[in-house]
Amino acid sequence: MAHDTLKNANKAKKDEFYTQLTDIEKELRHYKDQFKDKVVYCNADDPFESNFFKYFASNFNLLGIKKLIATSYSGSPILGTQISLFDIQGVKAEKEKEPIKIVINEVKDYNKDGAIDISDVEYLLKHDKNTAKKLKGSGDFRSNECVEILKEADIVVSNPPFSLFREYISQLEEHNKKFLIIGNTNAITYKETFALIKDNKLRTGYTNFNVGMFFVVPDDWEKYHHIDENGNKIARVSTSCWFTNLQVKKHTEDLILYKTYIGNEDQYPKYENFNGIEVSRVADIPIDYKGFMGVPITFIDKHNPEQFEIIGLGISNSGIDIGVQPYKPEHKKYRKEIQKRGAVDGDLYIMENGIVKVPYARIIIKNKRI
DNA sequence: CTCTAGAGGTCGCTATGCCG
DNA sequence: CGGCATAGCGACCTCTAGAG
Repeated sequence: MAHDTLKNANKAKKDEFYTQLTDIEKELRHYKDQFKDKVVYCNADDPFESNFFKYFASNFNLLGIKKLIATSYSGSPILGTQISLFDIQGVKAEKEKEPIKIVINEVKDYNKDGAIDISDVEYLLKHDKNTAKKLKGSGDFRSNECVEILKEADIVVSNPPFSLFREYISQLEEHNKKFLIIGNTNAITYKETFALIKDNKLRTGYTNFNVGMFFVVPDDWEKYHHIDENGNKIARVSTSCWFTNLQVKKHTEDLILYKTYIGNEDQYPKYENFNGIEVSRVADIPIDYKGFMGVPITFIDKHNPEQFEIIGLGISNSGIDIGVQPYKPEHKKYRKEIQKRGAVDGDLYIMENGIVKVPYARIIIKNKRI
């Protein structure tokens, strides 16, 4: 038990990634109409540091949201000079880091400076002690009190710890909530996540998927990309993207295809152990191939369910049986070598110039239009 | 108009540590 | 000790602004 706690603490340390306001703005501007009259809940983060809270508090009236709720988590670290800290009435907040719940029902010109903005939210937090309240527990998204708040919410927006992504998303599914969250692009290949994408219950957001995102990390972080104008360490996480079950326009638009299979058959090797062709770049998906095609996971970012049907994943442990065969007897001798590279029996493979090649995780798709 | 450097974007792949 | 998943990394391609 004590061992478990230690392990978890160690794991949690790697989850100290704080989303930058510009990244939140870049993504959220596409969903404006979907937030009207909604109860928005930002959890698994910390209102003292959170740019999510800051974003929704600043744009409360612009988005026309009904209510904003944010809870903090006691495990969250203090990031030095980071972001705007509010002096909150009735809560020993900043230094003690007590887990709290903030509820904003409306934003008016409380400080009578002639404008309605974030300073009015600060004023509210300073002068109205009903705005922020201590939580009983740690503020963990799995705790009873946080689940009760979740029930009241319409849309959850957050950057949950990647290590808890599975648990986090299954909780949102279980409670049938709308959400817009940041996750690891590799999560596409998680069994549970993939099943949701396949059923069109989950899709990626607007922010470019391949570049990754830049997060504020603690001062003692060694692997950082640069230091910003406020002295914050910024790290690049190339495998991060937004996941949502809100509407995303690009996923209703066709991916433009221009290559043909007929005449270029040699560029599309057939898998040795599956009845389909290998398409190693999304841009090379042929316009005229009727059967199964294996494409890189980056395809998911451009997927329109009206255009393509997702059949499954080309890895053996995807949870969906698409009929991938074991190694052919004559290729068994390459097995050890392949396994060294992380592949196992049941993963797709091709032969290239007499050499066994196992592509990175592939999404198996089929064109619906032909 | 051509060339090129740098930024932007795409995607393959492997070292690492956990877990059973 | 092998299976397995991964809050990275880097090679390489593409685009574009600006110089000549």
